[in-house]
Amino acid sequence: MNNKQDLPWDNPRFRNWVAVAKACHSMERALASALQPHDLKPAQLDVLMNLYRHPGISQHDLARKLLVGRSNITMLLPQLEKRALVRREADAKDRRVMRLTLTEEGGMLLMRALKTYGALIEKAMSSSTPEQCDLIGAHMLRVADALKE
Amino acid sequence: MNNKQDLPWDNPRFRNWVAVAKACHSMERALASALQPHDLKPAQLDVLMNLYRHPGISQHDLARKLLVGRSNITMLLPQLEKRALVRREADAKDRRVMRLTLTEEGGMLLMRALKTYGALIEKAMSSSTPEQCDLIGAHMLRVADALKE
DNA sequence: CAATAATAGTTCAACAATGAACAATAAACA
DNA sequence: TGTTTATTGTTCATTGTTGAACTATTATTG
Repeated sequence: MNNKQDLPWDNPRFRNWVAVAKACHSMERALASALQPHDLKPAQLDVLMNLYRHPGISQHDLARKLLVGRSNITMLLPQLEKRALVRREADAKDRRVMRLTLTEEGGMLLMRALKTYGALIEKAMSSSTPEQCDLIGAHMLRVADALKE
Repeated sequence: MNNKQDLPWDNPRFRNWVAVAKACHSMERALASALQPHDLKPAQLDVLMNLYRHPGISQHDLARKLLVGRSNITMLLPQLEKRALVRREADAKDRRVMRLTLTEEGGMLLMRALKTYGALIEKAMSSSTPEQCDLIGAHMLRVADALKE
């Protein structure tokens, strides 16, 4: 035991996942840099993207979608609200929850930032065919699912 | 312009990459949790893995391999050194560089932690065939490459 | 209905990661 | 050789993320 065959690097799944993680890390760095002209951090872009797709979402649900703690959302929002990119309104029926929506300006900034993000992704993934990309995407959905336990 | 067709979510590459990022994020969280019994953080495991594969690596090169700042390595090492997992010796020929190696204990902890990590990856990726995993790995190498500019 | 439990959001202290400025050393070059 | 430039690692202030404890509100249950 503990011979070469047992090393994770000899396991294709292991080696391949390490490549995934590295690519993700690279993308995160590249995205942070690419978003600077928009004065946006990747985490903030994530928020805007989710508000676009789920207007009126609560902070709690947003946190779950972003795989992040509730307190993180609390810290993230004031900056976006101050820039009038996001609106934060108390729910009428349940006064504990805050409903979040994009402002018009927030939507416009989102569209601009998404162009940047999209171009970056295009550049990163252009070397693979759309079919391969779809396969990868489907696989990753299963991965995220398997990790939910 | 700005009609539905222009939304990034209608672009397969975009949608697929978002899935990749999410899966990575999930894995990172799951790994952090799985490593707790070993009293290791993912970042520390990364260090140990690289020292195993590149014994005698310098802090500078290690930082580049981990896609991280040099100062990060400086902050990371003392904890590992204090636990006698890593040895840090001045290079004889160039007294600026520090050569890093795993101690025996570090190697043993690494093997144990890798079993944990491997099991997690196996669980996450088991729903895809080895061929699909290889395709994904190869794709991700190209992605990381494309992002190096 | 009153008491208890659960939930949404906030605060705060601890910790990790970053990048700029710095010290020590080595390399390049005049 | 002596001076300038580049490189390695460290320090430090800043920023981001986390989880536990807390407040306010709603749900549950006896």
